[in-house]
Amino acid sequence: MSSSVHCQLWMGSLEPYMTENFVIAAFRKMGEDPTTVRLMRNKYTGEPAGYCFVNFATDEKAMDAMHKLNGKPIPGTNPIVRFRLNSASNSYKMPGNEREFSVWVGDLSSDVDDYQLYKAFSSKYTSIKTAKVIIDSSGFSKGYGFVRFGIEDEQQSALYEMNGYIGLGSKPLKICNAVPKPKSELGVALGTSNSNYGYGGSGPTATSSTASSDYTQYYDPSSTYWQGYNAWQNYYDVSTAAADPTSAYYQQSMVQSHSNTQTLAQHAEAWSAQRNAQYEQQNAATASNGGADDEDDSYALVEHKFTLDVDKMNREALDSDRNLYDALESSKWLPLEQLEAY
DNA sequence: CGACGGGACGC
DNA sequence: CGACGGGACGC
Repeated sequence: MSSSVHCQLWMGSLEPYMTENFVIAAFRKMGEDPTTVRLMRNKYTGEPAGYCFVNFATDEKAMDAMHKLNGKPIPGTNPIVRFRLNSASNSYKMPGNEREFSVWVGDLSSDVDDYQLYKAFSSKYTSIKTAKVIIDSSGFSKGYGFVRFGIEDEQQSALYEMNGYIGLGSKPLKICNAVPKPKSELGVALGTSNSNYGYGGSGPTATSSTASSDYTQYYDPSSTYWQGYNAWQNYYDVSTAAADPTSAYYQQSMVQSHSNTQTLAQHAEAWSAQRNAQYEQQNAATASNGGADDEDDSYALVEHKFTLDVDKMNREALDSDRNLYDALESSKWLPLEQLEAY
C-alpha cells in the first residue's frame, strides 16, 4: 500500500562536487550510518543529476536520519548546502491515488525542526510516518509543517488532541486538517476521482470545486478549530505580549507589514540577531532615561522604536537582501490584492 | 519594468 | 500569518 521504499531516502540539492563518498561521509559525520549511496546521473551526458538515493540497514535508521538531518547544513559544504531528504518513493510519478492522513501544524516557533516535530507526535501516536517543518531557501522555518499518520483515526484524534498543545517549541500548536499537496494544477482544479481524498471529518464532504490555492473551507471561522484557536490566541497574547519583547516585536512586525508583504514578515525572523541587538539598545536607552517606572510608557517606547526598525529593515531588504527576491518568487500564490502592494 | 518554460487530468 | 524546501530513479 505505501509507496515508500524501505530503508531508502531520496536526497536532493546535490552540487556537482558531491560524490557518493562525499555523501556517505557527510552522513557519518552527522552520526548516521548509511550503507550505500546511489548518485543519479544524466543518462546521456553522465553529469550528476543533483540527487541521489541513500540506503540504510533498516527503515527506522532511514527515518531517524531523515528527521534528524533534514534542513541541517551538510558538513564540508561552503557555501552551506542543507540536507534535503525525503523518504524515497517508487511511485513518485504515479497517479496520486493513495489516501494520506496528515495534519497541518502551525505556530511552530523557529527553533522547531523535523525531529522535534516527529518526536512530539510519535510519543503520542503509534502510526506517525513522517514530520516535516517547511523552511525557506535560507533554512529558516516558515513556522508550519506537516505530520503524516498511517492510521486515519489517529490523524482525526490529533486534530483536537494536539490543537493548542504546549510543549513543542514555545507556542501552543495550531492543528488543521492537511490538504495534500497538489500533484498538478489541473488535477486539483478539476477534482478528479484520483484526487478526491475525502478530507474526513469536519464540514461538508470534500467534493467541492476547490481551486488550487483555495483553502478557505479549512479556515471556516465557525469551526470548532477556530474557536479553540482564538481562545489560545487570547491566552497567548495576554500572557506573553508584555513579558516577551520578542513576541511583542513579532506582532508589531505583522501589523506594520500588513500593507507590505506577508512574506517579508515571515522573513523577519531572519533578522533575529539584529532584532535582539536593537532590543538591547532600547533597554539601555530606557535605563539611562530614568528607568521604566511606568509599564505603559515603556511599552509605548518599544512599539515606537520597533516601528522604525521595521521600516528600516524593509528598506534594507529592498536594497540588498536577496532573500526578499526569493520570497517574492515563492509568493506567487498570494492573492492579487496582496501582491499589488508592491 | 519585467523577464521562464517544463510539462500539462481523465474521461 | 501560513499550505509542502528546485530537483524523483541508472546500471
